[in-house]
Amino acid sequence: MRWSQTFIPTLKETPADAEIVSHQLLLRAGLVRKLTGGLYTFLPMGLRVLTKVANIIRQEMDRAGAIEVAMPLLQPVDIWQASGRYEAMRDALYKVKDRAQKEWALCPTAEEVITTLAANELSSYKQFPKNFYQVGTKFRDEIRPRFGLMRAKEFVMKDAYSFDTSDEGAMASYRKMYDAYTRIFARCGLRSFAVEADTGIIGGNHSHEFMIPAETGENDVVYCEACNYAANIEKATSGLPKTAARELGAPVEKFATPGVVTIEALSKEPYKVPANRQIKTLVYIADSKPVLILIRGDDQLNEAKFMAKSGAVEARPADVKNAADLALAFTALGALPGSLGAVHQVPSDWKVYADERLRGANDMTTGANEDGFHLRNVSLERDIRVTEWCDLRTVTAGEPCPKCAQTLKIRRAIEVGHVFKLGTKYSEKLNATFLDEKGQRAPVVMGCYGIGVTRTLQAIIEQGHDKDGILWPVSVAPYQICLTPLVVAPDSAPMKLAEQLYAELTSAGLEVILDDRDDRPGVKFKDSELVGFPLRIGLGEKSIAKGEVEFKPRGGELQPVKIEDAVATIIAWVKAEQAKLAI
RNA sequence: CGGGACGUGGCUCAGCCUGGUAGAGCGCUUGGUUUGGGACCAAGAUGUCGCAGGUUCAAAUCCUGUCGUCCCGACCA
Repeated sequence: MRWSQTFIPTLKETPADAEIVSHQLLLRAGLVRKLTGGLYTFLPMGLRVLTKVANIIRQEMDRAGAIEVAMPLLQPVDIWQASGRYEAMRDALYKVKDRAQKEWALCPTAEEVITTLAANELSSYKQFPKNFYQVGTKFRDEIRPRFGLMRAKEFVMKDAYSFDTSDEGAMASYRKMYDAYTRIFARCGLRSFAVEADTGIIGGNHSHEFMIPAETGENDVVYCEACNYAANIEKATSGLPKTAARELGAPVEKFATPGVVTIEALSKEPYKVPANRQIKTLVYIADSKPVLILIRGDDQLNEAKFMAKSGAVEARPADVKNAADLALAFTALGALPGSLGAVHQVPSDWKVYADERLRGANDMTTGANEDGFHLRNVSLERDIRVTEWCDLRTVTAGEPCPKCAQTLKIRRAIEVGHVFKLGTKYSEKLNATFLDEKGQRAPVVMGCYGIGVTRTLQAIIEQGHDKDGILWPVSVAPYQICLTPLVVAPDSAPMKLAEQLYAELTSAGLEVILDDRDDRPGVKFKDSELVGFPLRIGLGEKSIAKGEVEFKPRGGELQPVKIEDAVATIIAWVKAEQAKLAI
């Protein structure tokens, strides 16, 4: 390709509406342009990278035994209602109406569609296992699109769905995808790691996310360097001991705490109740019903854990400024936040979730459900009707690893892939069953596996850049080689040699862009570094006169190479770079 | 949805506080000089100052509303 014939609108200055470096470089290198918030046009260089990432994914999916299909982007809403996710997805699901006012959904993911296919087409155990995948556009009505392609309204995703006849089979399918993902990200030049993950609205009971470490990521990952334990903060646990039990027997005692409405205030003079001897009482509205959540005063609630444990589709803190909440929750309890507790006056139909760390604790202090009063000598077991004990707290850095007791750390990361073992959630609801060897009907056991292709592209930039621009791994670079003649007159020595090298390298199967623009060298060098071609070959009259070309790996040192050795040297370099990314 | 910031030429921004009819750099066009790290000189083109109201003799500037963008939070496979 000739630079002058394609379209690479580079920007010298950083666009004002791009905050993180990968987003800035996407725009500056001319890979994409924004149409509006969360919607981007892929320009030639961006599209080439996207296609390459997608093809690496295809190769590894195929290698793992998955088979490619293409499902409709427009989906009937009745299958979403059947799976129960029409409500669960809520506003994240784009809905459109046809001329008959019938409602349709724009594909955010395709469990319903593929399960419908399986229900219709897979009926005998002999047809299993199967793993269908597709690479295509997905739509989600994100509350807040951000960071360019990282969280967009429309994005490219690879989604795969496995169908097995047994739990063991499903685990094997899961493992194959897990291994394929590891290879995919390695081939994209990414340093990735897998973490235990919450399953959220997708459902299922076993899940890993593939993460790219990056300060700009939207996920907090808890990890242990000693034993390789790693989990999303939404899922992570730690080996902290339970709250120490003290002497039993003292009766609950009410005491006045005028104006004290925070854990911190109660921990100070004159009360001096340490936060770790307080019970934090939170009121949530979960699927329109109030519930109490109890955690220790020095802990933070992990809402994802609560959502998972309670099975609620929607949950939020009760809001004193909301009249309905006020009546439903706070009036019923008899107090406002700051004086809440679970000892007295909790309506008998309310669920009370308590964090495991409080189990067995006594000598605790909590709100009295009377404004301006607290209770001391509270025993969780004796004085509070806990309906469910569960892990609800958020892990913090420095706590002991749940597996090996060494110190846990926390870092930010970008989620690029997610694998789920789904079980029979969808197959049961959408009636995907099969007959086994004995003629018994059973629901298919499913898994689903996603990779954010556009997000992965941006993650590659986020992980691979320097002050001059992008550092593409050779496997995904828009072109592997940029030929840069410093004089472009057709009969000049640099241009003639460039044409010759272009022909030879292209016929050798390499991807080459020839910068034939009549621009000053500085402009061409800067642009090639900004766009990030892995290897630049500089062709100037001076070096050609010495029988040399300039060999400049992106991010490396320039070295002269004899003209007669140039093609072989370049091919060898590209092969070596490819070998580094092979798995 | 809550909090914050910002909307001025294709891009980055100044001008707004203190109202007087719009600027710079980059980019673009033409001509010339240049030619190894985002050149220089000259001449040009490009703006209903996001939109709608209001105040005023007069609004980019002040007020109200609205739309959009970005950031934080909430939310989010």
